[in-house]
Amino acid sequence: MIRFVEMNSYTEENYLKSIYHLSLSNEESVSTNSIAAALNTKAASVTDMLKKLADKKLINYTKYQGVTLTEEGNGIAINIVRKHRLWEYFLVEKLNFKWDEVHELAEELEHITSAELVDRLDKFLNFPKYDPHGDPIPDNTGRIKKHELIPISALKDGDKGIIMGVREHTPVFLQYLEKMNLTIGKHIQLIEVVAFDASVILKVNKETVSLSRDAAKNILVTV
Amino acid sequence: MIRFVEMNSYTEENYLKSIYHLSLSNEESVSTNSIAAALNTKAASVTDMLKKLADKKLINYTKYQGVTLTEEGNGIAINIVRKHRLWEYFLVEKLNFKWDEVHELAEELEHITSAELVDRLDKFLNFPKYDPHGDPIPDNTGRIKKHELIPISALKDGDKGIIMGVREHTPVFLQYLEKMNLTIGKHIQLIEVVAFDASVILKVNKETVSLSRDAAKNILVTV
DNA sequence: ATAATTTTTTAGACTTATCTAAAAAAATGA
DNA sequence: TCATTTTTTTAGATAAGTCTAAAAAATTAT
Repeated sequence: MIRFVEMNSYTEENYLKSIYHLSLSNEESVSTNSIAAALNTKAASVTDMLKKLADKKLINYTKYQGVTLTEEGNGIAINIVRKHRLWEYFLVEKLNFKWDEVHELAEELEHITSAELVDRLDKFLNFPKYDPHGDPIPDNTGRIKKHELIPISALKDGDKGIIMGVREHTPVFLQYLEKMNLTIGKHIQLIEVVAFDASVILKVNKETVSLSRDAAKNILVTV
Repeated sequence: MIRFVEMNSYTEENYLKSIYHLSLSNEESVSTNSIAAALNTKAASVTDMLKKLADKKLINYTKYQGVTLTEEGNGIAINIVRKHRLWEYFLVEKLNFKWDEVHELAEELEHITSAELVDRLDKFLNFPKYDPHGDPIPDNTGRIKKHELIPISALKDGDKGIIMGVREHTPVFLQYLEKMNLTIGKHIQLIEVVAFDASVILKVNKETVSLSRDAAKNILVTV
């Protein structure tokens, strides 16, 4: 008896990916509404899809209780994340796109199915560990090398750090960081947290810059 | 007033591509049945889609008369062909796939939308003129450099040629050619057309090989 | 603890692309 | 030419994914 590899649609993959990302920041189970917001769709549509994914045993779902990924669902989601980040790396390193231009493109490329293609791309790129935004790239067994990163907003006066990632991937934010010279690998030192509005003043390359609390929360460093 | 770029679905793109390829070998307008055969679908489905594409002015369609591409439809089709062939080139030259492995993969990649990505890929690959099967790659204005190729079956005894392309892209055929050493760039000389079955005997690298008429028809050479 | 609010689900409808079966038109052939 | 065959189109159904509106459950607040 021949067994076919279960194929998941483009849409199903996007749901799994969203649930995966929401799980990371939530710890708890993921709500219908949060998925709807992430995918820019309606809660009713989400409910329909959750039933479908539960039937396929890709999520654990009980009505009104939110969802978690099953092991299989998690594996599929991580594979999509792997493809997304590898393609982003390719686009920046080989095709010279800027880091704020690649997210949208990778949203399409991540759905290309062939596992062989992904593994060869990985090899061609020399098995990169992090994507252009500092996010870790899962290896072909799904393992993720994660390092301890903290937001600049958690630093104390005088603390030093190296920028290793961002929490916010919108082009407008990334372009702003680029302009401020706050890109991956840059060494920074926190000079002062302003008491008035909790904005931060820091040094990058001998220059002093000021950042809102909100911006500081979205830049991740190693200390 | 803002005008959006007309987006065509994955399916619509495949229809346009099929009509394009069928037009090349047919000269005439393309029949509903031939499209159904090419896309492995039913004539009734094709009729539905033809109406839709005609509404969008991508094809010229009158009931029972077959179809031709409009200028716009042709442009879209050529762009898909461009993407397909560039990705094939990438897969073979950069990711070390074999020429019989890339067609299926490119069928997916050809639908990635970004024009910027395609142009950068083109540049990264150094503006290749032909794909791994010898098919010409349209440039970003849609221009195709075509050379005069003739099938080996049209050669006369003693004629020499260089293999520049194939008419048949199935893995089984390409693997056969690989095994016979009949790959792109190889110099061949036709020794004899066998009277009995019109099979051909030819020389490749000092070796003598025999090919069926059918195989000979599907290998293209410059003389 | 119960009323008000928010979240989630259900019910029913719409769109896209597909199908089968039957009807209509075109092509073929005696 | 007129009957037969082939091709194409129409009609009506189905599946996937979405939507709105309304109902049900859960949460929050008094």
